[in-house]
Amino acid sequence: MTRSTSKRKKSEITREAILESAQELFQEKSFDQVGVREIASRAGVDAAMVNRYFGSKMGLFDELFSELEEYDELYDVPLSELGERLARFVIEGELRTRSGGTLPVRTDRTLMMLRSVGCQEALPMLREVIAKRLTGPLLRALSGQERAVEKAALVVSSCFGFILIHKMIGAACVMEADRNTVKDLLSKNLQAIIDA
Amino acid sequence: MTRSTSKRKKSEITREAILESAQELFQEKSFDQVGVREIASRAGVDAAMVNRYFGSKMGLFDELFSELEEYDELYDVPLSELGERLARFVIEGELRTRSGGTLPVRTDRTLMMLRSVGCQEALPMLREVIAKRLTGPLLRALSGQERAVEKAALVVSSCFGFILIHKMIGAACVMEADRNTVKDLLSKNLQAIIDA
DNA sequence: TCAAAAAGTCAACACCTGTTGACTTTTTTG
DNA sequence: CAAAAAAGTCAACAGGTGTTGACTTTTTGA
Repeated sequence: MTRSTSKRKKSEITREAILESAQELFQEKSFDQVGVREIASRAGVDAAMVNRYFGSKMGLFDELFSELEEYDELYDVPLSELGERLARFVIEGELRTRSGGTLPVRTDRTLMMLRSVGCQEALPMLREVIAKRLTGPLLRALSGQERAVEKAALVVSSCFGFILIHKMIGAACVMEADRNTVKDLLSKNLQAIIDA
Repeated sequence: MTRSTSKRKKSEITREAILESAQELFQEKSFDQVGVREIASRAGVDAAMVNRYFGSKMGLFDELFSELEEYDELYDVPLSELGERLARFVIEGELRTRSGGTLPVRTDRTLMMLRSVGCQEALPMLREVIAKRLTGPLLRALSGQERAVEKAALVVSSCFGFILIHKMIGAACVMEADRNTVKDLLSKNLQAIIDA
């Protein structure tokens, strides 16, 4: 029996090691503050492997955003509960279901988008992902309502703003704020936009 | 009569040319996407002048955020009108007074902070400026209210979020949105947080 | 087992970055 | 006017970047 069936192929292991290492780093720093050598060394491989497997640093970055259909589950809730769900998503970082499990959608991914938003080469792709995975589904959820576009714009910008100021900037007044109070305020605030 | 009294000293001219050029560029791109040579050439001077006048690129960047007391005027309004004022500030980019003039506070400056938020070397300073000029005064304006900290956090994050998604990302659904409708929604939304 | 293919290593390339110090030019001042 | 000080120019440095191609090692398949 060949090794490739019993164990995972070696190439897949390094490929995924690179992906995981890159994901961690791009959640911490922006696209151009993360070096190829840094990604590779954390993955325990040579820097040239990034280009071998993904063509370029940007190719690797693209790959990290290629499958994000997890976001669909984010909006899969009655409109009357969307505000609360989004607030929980934004503040708690992950979503627990009633049955005790967790939904695959996590704020980490959103943070990864936001981190590199100041990077001109990455921005067009990020803009596309945001449209496809975030504003798009939200617009669909709000379809039929008056001022749906404007509401969607505001809901997404409120969520982004909170993640930005909380997880990227770490502004003092957000860090000092009481989590549950903020969640409650944000929840009602988002719902108010939706119901407006 | 010496030239220095009739005309502005030459050194001040280049100094301010550099400041202006830098301000324009840092409003467009993040700290590490703007090069010293780029700043200098737009100002029509040599790159070495940046280090001569400001010590370093970061020294120049600091200088741009050293005097931002304009933001005080932003909050100088009855609490019942603060939502509307902030919405106008965020969306229109500048504030017109009843008498036809414009307040010195402009979103450009806020955008300049946000642009470089992904830059680790610049972040600590930006965090400080945000605390001192934005969340600080807002907290003072809300002082005495219950949940003031949480309200301030939410108001600032909503404003940041909108600037981020509108002026940095340029997300489709925000660009398509009707300006006045958005302003109206945001205005009432911010006010609702304040009045909560 | 042995050759072919895949995977990994290494060093170098070309480019760009902020910064510096020696030099020249301009301006100021006695 | 001439000396001193300020302002500006230039080239180079040291370090870092993503990327590449030649080479070696490992794994695969007949």
